[in-house]
Amino acid sequence: MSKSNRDEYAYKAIISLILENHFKPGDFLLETELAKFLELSRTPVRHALGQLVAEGFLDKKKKKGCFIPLPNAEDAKHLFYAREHIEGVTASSAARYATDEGVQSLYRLVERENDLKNPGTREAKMAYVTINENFHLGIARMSRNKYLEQYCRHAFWRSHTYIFFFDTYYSGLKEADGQVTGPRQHMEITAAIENRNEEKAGNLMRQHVRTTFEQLFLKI
Amino acid sequence: MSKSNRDEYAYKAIISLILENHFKPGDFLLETELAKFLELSRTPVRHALGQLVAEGFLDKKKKKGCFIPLPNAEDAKHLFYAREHIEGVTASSAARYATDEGVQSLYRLVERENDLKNPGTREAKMAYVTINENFHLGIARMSRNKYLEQYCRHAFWRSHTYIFFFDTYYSGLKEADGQVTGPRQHMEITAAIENRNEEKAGNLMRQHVRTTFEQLFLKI
DNA sequence: CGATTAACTTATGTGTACATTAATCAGTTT
DNA sequence: AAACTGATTAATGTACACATAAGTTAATCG
Repeated sequence: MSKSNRDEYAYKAIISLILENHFKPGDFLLETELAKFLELSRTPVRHALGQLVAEGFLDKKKKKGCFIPLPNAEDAKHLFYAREHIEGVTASSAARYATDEGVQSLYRLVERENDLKNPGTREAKMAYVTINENFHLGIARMSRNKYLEQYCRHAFWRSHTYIFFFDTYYSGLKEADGQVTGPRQHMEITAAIENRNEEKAGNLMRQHVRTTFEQLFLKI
Repeated sequence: MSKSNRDEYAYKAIISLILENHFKPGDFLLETELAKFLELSRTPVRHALGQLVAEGFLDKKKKKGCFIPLPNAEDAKHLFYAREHIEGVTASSAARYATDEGVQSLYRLVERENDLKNPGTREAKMAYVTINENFHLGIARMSRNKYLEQYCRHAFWRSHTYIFFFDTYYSGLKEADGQVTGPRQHMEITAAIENRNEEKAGNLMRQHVRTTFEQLFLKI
């Protein structure tokens, strides 16, 4: 990562740290610490934290600092309700505008997901989280709608805490045939997009997000 | 407005300036100028501008500054498509959770809107813009969903440029009885919310946003 | 001994000097 | 005359010093 724009560099670096799980919910992100760690002055770090708070990825206590939001059942309910409907419309829009390459890249992700070995290990979980992110944000990009993409990305990242800490993937509900539901749903959504079936893509995505939430909610 | 938190003060003050139309699309908002005008140092102004850019209300050119986004037909299409669906779900949610006071405050807004005198004047337009904002964001708040509210607010404010510069209200399409469509649709939506009819509220809101866009699009 | 308050510590909040760079304009060259 | 090049300028970008306030600990008083 280049430091040509230090604000931007700090922003991306902090997001990476969060996604790579250097912090747990409730942890404060101290300007001074981050500045030392990223070898920057406090100014760009502060600016980046400000952005993250403005975007709703971090919470803030005045004169105290920015911290990773605490998981909370009520918040999760709202978040996933919003995700369900927004990602639903977005998937419909993606089905309308999808290119063949776009569909192929989704299929590749589903394949990689099915090939994951050693379920339950930290490595498998990290790999799953990454693939899942690429799948959902990939579809958001395919919608060709800047605003839907922005809201999807926001809701998805905001739900990262929940997914990471509580996801039952590989540990929770399996189907009759021993498969977890996630990859099968991803496959079905991809197929609907490939067939340019807007309504089906939307419905499947809404159902997928709802399923994710329901499996999650048992743990919260 | 108090200056206890200068970042916040600057943020709100700049938003006010934008909403009160001190700038036109494409205008640069210079840190130094704003700082002088608001009697602050550049720091909080810079911070506020950063937030506004992060939230997507302003665009930014590196090393050049922040500017009011330029209206553009493609962008408007995306924005209003997103608004249509997000405000639709939000209106449904509002119908579910509405309180009697909430409904009453919506009725008061509709009444004030119907009472507006001297259509076509700048004053009437400003009043209409304010009432319209309170109506849409009021419903967003009534949804009791922080995320839906956030996305509604974002999409609504982002569409402010379009509404202000191109809205045909008072100048454009009237119905057979000489009424403009806006207030009638606002009334119908309020009634659906009052009756706790979630599906109808959602459908009417989607149609309302679509109508707004269609009337707007003729001008862009 | 417990409660209140004062001092201290630590982090954010703020102003400002200086660095950097994109755009502009003038002067030179072909 | 058109195009390139370099100096100027006007804005953002960055660092840092100092101000302020929240939280914590220790000392004092009832």
